[in-house]
Amino acid sequence: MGRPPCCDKIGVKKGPWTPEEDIILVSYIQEHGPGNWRAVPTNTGLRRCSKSCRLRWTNYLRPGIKRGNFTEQEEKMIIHLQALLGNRWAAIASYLPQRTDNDIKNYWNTHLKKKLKKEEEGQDGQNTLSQEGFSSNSSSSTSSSHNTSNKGQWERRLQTDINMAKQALCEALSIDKPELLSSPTQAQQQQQQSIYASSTENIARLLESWMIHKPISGGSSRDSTQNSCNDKKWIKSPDHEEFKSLLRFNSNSNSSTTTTTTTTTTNDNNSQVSASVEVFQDESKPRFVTAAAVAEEQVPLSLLEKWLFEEGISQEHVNMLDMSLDVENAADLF
DNA sequence: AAGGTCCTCAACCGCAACGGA
DNA sequence: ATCCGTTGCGGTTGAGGACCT
Repeated sequence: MGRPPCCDKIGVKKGPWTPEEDIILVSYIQEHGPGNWRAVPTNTGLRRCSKSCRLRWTNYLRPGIKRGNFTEQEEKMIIHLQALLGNRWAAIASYLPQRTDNDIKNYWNTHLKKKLKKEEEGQDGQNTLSQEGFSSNSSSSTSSSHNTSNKGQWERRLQTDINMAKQALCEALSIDKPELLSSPTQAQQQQQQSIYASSTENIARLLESWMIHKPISGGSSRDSTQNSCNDKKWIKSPDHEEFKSLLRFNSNSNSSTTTTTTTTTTNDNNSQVSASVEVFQDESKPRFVTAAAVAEEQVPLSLLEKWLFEEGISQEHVNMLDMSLDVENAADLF
């Protein structure tokens, strides 16, 4: 019945990875680059299936992954993105390049879901419009998949996009726009304004420190919370163009952190952010296309970034309209 | 201190999409 | 157009640590 699990073969190891296995995998990828996962177990001698190798790399070993606690900004971003995109963790993760989809998914399921539920209960029936919108989105993947379980995945995603765009439009048009979340304080708004600046700074900082601390040989102790970059001997030349561009951004972003309050400057900065993040994603998620990227392939992040910035400022309904309308197919279907 | 329960998150599974033949 | 191998994604599981009694 059905396809046999890919890891059912005799001799294929399952369960947690050992540091030795990590080192072998990282060394191999360092030499050959990620990809051709089928060949990885054969060529490395790892008794793991190709899928397991790929997962281990993408979720844990690849450089640039930030582990540990989620910041408040990240949290807010995830909440916003989840409301906008539903449970499309990969799409959400594409806006948080340091975080893996798995991490985000776990964080959502273990923390944010409960937190939001609490907040919802706390609101106790107030803001019903907002709640409806949010709760429907929180379970959008579930509910939409229930409703359209026979449709193809792309159809469901399109449906989700349409719903998201509709909701965004409704909210944008609502003068007394209820906050999706509890009303942000001024400080929170300021924090939101600098989401991208700070996150990209962190990326660059992380990479810098990673390069500075890059280990000469494979680490021996396994610390599951931070071994991805620092304990491994994954070594990529600091001269690599990708890192150069990220570090370039870092120097640029110093000014951007203080100039993210106007639309014009944010757009400029966004293009920088987009470029950097795109470069980053090229390595980590080469095939992925975000929902925003589908809507506007040339500048994958700017619209959502714009929305997030402006959401933080709690004004500029027109831009919400822009965003909704730029979700091409969805707008056509209204 | 010991046992039970809860929580977290790395890893697995299965399905869908992609891309080449 | 179809097949088939590979990759990506989202849901789920379970080991192990944290916390509680």
